[in-house]
Amino acid sequence: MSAYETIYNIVRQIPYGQVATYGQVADLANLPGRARFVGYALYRVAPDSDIPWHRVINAKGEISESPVRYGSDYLQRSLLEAEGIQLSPQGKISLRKYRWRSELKG
DNA sequence: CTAATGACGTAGA
DNA sequence: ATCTACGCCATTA
Repeated sequence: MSAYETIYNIVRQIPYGQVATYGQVADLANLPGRARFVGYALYRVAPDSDIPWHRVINAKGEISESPVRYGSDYLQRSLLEAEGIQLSPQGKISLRKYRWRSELKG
């Protein structure tokens, strides 16, 4: 059981039409303050994986763009819009509305 | 074992 | 809101 598998487990729990921040996923994965691990874990995940990686965004409500993704960041935005999530012209997401409220945390 | 990497978060200005 | 700087520590070569 790698630490990443725990993160993947959390990401799979994100319901349709909602998003979670890296910090939130890290917290749910019992890894407080290890938000970087979440991002690094998703980096290992393949775009065609069964993990809803596109529902994970940063605390600013934006999609993390990085050259290592080779455009998968654009794909993420498309997937989010496909789920009914509205993005601001700047690519921001209203965490106030779409943030996944964990059942475990209350 | 060491060195480098990394889709982030928080605090201060 | 924007920018700068530091911390976090598993994973990989």
